[in-house]
Amino acid sequence: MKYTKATNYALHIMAFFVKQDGRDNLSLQPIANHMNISPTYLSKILTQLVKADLIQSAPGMNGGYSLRKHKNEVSFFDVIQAIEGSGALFTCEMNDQSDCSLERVMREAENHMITYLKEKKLIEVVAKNSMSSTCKEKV
Amino acid sequence: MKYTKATNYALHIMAFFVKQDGRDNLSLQPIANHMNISPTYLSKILTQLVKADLIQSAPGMNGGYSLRKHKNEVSFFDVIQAIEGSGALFTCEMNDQSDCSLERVMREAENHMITYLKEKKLIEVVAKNSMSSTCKEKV
DNA sequence: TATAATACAGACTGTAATTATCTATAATTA
DNA sequence: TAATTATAGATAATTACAGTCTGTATTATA
Ligand code: SF4
Ligand code: SF4
Repeated sequence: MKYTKATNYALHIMAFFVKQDGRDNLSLQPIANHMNISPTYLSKILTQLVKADLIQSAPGMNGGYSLRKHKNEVSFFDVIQAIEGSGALFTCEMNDQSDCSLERVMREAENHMITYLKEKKLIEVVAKNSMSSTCKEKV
Repeated sequence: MKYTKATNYALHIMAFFVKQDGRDNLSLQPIANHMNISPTYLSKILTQLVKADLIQSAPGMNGGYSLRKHKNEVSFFDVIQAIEGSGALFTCEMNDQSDCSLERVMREAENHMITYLKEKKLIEVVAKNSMSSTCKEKV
C-alpha cells in the first residue's frame, strides 16, 4: 500500500498554486514543463482537482487554471482525497454490512491520520521555503 | 491506495490465533478450510507472519503454527507491518535525500495512524465477541 | 466569422503489483 | 521408511497505475 504518484504530483501542483495565489491563470503547458510531466497526463490530475473544487478552469484564450479555495484553507487532506477518492483504506469484501470491530479499529486508525491531514494546510509548507532546498522541484 | 487483501487475511488469522491462545498447533489445511482460501496462498501469508516472529512453525507430524508473542501483546500494527512492510506510505522519487517538509507532513500523518495501531491489540476485538456477529468468518 | 488557444473526455497501451495456483523440496515424527 | 507437515520457486491471472494519443468543446480575439 502506497500513495500514488498522482497524489505526489497533485500536492506539488497545489503547493505551486498556493504559492502563486491568484496572481494569474496558469495554463497546462507551463505547468507541465515546470514539472517535467506529460501534458495530457497532468491534465487528468488537474481535472480531478477541478472536480474537487480546489481549482477552477477556463477554456479558450487566456484560459487556464487558478486557485478556487482561499490559499490559507487548502489542506493536505483536500488534495489527497481529490486524487485518492474517499473510500476507506481497509474494507472487507466478505462483509455483511453489519458493524465489525475489526473494521472499526482500522477506520478509527485512518481517521487519526485524516484528522492530522485536515489540520495541515499547504500554505504551512510553502510559506517559509521549507521544502527541501536542494530539490530541483522546489515545489 | 488500499490495504491489500493479504493484510485482511493476516488480521483474521492472527485474531484466530489470539483467540485460540496456545491451545494447540494449527496446521495449514484446517485454517485454509476455515477461511475458504487456497492453502498454498495462505502458506505464504503465514510464512510472512513467521518471519515477523508473530507465530512459529514446525514441520512434520504434529507440526503446524502457533502463537509466538503473548496473546495480549499482538497489535494491529504488528500484523499490518508483517504484511505491508515498513516503507513509508508517501515517498518522493524525485527526491534528493535531504529533508523536505512535504514528506515530513506525510510521514507525521502516517505516524498518527501507526501510533493508534500500535496501541490497539487484537485481543481487544476478539475478547468480547465484538466482530460482526452475523459474519460467516467470525474471525 | 475564422482562427488560435485552451481544457476535457475516451480509448488505448504498457508496466507493475496483487492474488492465486501448481509443483517440487525439506524437515519432522512415528 | 512412510506419512505429515511447512517452505520455496515458477508461473499465471487479474487488477491497478501511469502514461499516451486522438478527437471534441469552449472561449477570446483578430
Ligand atoms: S469479521 Fe469483520 S472484517 Fe472479518 S470478514 Fe467478518 S465483517 Fe469482514
Ligand atoms: S523532495 Fe522535492 S520533489 Fe520530493 S516531495 Fe520534497 S519538494 Fe517535492
